[in-house]
Formats: sequence, structure tokens, C-alpha cells
Amino acid sequence: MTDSNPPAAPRRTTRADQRRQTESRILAAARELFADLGYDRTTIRAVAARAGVDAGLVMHYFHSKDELFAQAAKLADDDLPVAGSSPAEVADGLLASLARRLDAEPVASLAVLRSILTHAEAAEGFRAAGRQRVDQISVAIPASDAELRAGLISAIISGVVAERYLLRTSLLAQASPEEIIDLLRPCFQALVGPLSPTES
Amino acid sequence: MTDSNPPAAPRRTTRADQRRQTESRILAAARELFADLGYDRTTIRAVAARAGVDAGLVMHYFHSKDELFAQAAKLADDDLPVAGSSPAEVADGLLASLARRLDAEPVASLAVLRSILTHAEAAEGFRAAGRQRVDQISVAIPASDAELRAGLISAIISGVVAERYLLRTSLLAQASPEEIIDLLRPCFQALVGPLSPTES
DNA sequence: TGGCTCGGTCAACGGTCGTAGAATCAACCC
DNA sequence: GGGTTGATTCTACGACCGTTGACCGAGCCA
Repeated sequence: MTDSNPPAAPRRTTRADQRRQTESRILAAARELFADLGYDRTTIRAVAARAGVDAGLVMHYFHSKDELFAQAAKLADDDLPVAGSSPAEVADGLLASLARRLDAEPVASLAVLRSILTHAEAAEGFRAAGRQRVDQISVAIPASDAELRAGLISAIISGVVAERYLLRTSLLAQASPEEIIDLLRPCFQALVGPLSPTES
Repeated sequence: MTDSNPPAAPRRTTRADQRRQTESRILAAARELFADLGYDRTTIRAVAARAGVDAGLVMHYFHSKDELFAQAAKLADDDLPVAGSSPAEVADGLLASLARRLDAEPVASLAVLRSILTHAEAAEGFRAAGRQRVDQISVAIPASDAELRAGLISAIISGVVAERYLLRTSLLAQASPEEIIDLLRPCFQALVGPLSPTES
């Protein structure tokens, strides 16, 4: 009965560990709810309930709903590899990046995507990421209207991702990433390449 | 001084007229606010204030916020003329319809577009319109994956319109409809036409 | 072992929202 | 001209939200 190793295995969940664990549980719950409901309809009480804690604790760790959203929706920059080369390569890089997102879009970016249209902060974060993407793309496009073309590509990507994950109206939600990419390839090539008007 | 036509010109604003006028002022205010802020952030009090009336009156005419939104966001069906002919004609019809929307998108449809991601009813209305559009398009596409192609076209249209009117991040907001349409033409033709894989 | 720290809970405040119903007042009909 | 209707306002209720501060109890250090 009397086990003889008091502090050997039971080294469990120190206080700092507990804190980190709870914090990440709150963040996960927040991400899911923000992604499902958007900023406004997600309440701190609901986040706390899903994480199994009290609402006051959420306020204690993150200091406001805005800060909670900022933490939950923080996303790693999509390092799309547009190492400027031939337009065809640029298009392929963009398509590969899109394919990755179509395969498994991170919940955090779905949270900002869901909140873009109604929450100013989410819109600003999206704009920053979008501007960066547009800049990266447009320097790789040899055309005078490169920036407009890049903006169109960005809009297409957002539209497709939003439709697939958020609206889920059409078959876009069930199709495989490869099918979608294959259909989109000529689009991206036309937008990237300067071969659109006449090939002269 | 004494004008001599008591009931001639002063035939002004009968009660029914007044009502119609006030009602449409409320609807206009609601449309603007729903389009700017989305469903959740738009309050009945704000709509009433913008229309210059009391909030109770808004409730008296429209009986709930949901019904007000439904009335304000009711939009005429976009009669896109996809009189099924050659794929090129189909693409041109879609582009012409998009050009019209890029020229002047009605505020009502911006209201539902803004609220799509956070309001279930708006999403349902959008889905209905989208499904109809997808059906109309897909019957005109001679391909086995016609429905997926139509879904992609629909997603692209939504993405471009949302970026132009709601996000306004890129140059898409300032470009002329013709520029955009010209750049999108090869995209739509590739998606509509069965000439994508190999022309054999 | 005792005191301190800190993860966590509880109850409440102030504000805003959708909504309901009584009250007001001018236009309308007989 | 008096009664009625209906447009419009006023007041208030109840619910919910973000946020706060007091409080509790278990781990931690000396």
C-alpha cells in the first residue's frame, strides 16, 4: 500500500503548467467560437464555458475581449514562395499556397475571416496580410497593372476560401483541393502572365 | 396678402403619404447601416435616429429587427442572361452581369453581403440566390464538373464584389469595371469552356 | 509550519439592446 | 364639431454583455 517514491512520478501539473494549459484551452475555445460565430456573437462567457472556466478568469488572463481576439486570431504569416521567376512559376507558387489552405485552413485564420466584415480590428489584420501578399505578388508580375492583377488574385483566393469553409453553399466545400487547383490554374496563369491580350 | 386658394395647392402629404414616406426613410437608413455595420452592430435605435424618428416607430412598422432586415435587404433577382449558347457567350453574359454590379452595387445587396458571415438569415438568403445562380450557370456549361465550375465562378464574383465594396484594400476599389472585366475574361472563359485540359 | 502567491470562482455594476405598451397629438370622417 | 383612427413619442422592462473587485483555496518558499 505504502508506495515508496513520494516525489518521483507524481511530479504533475505544477502551477505554471496548469496556467499554460488552461490558457491554451481558453485560446482554443475562443478560436473555435470566433471562427463559428464571428466577433460580435462570441461572448466571453461562452468562451469560458467551453473552456470549463469562469468568465472572470478569461478577463484575468487576457485583459479585454479585443485582446483575446487578437491572441486567438494571431496567425503565422503565409510564406508563399513567390521567388520571382517566370510567370508560370509564380502562378504555380500561388496555386500551391492555395492548395495548402484548401487542404486545412487553420482555425485562427477562419476566425479573422469570419469577423472581417463586421469587426474593424479583424479587417485591419486582414488588410495588413493582404497588402503584404499583394506586394509580394505584384513585384513578380511583369505588367503595368500588376497591382490590380494581384488584388484580383487576392480577392479570388479569399472568395474561394470563404465559400469553402464559411458559406459551404456549393460543391466547393466537398471538392478535393486538386480539382479546385486544376480549374483555377488557367485563371491564375492568365492573371499573372502578360500573355492575355494578344500574344504578339 | 390673403391668398385665395385654400384647398388647391396645400393638398400636401396626406396621412398615407406621410406613412409611406417615413417608412421608406426608415428602410433607406436601415439599408445604409446594415451595409456599413452588418446585422449585429446595427441597432434599431441607430436606424431610427438616422431616419429622424423614434425607435418605437420602427418596431411598430416592421415588427422585429429580423423583419426589418428582411425588408431592407430584399433584392431584385439578378436576371443574368445565360441564354445557353456557346461557352464564350455564357462567359460574356456573366461578365456583363458582373460589370453591372461593379458599376453600382445596390446598397441592399451590400447589406446582405456584409451580414453573410455572421447572420444566419442573411446567409440563407445569399445561399438561395447563389444556388439559383449556380444552377443557371451550370446548365450552360458542357462539362461533367459543371457544378463545381459554377461554384468557383460564384465564389470569384462574391470575392471581387466584397473586396471592391466592403474591404477596399486593393486597387480593386478604384479600378474601372472595364479593367476588371478585361482581366477576368480569360478566367471566366477557362472556367466555362471545356477547352481547359487539352483541346483534342 | 506559517505566510505569501496565484489560479480560479462568485456576485455585482453599468450599459445597451430588442421589445412592449401607455400616452400624445394631428389628420380624417360623419 | 366631436369621435375615431393612426402616426409618432415616451417610458420602462427584462435580458445579456463586458468588465470589476472581493473572495477562496491550494501550491510554493523560507
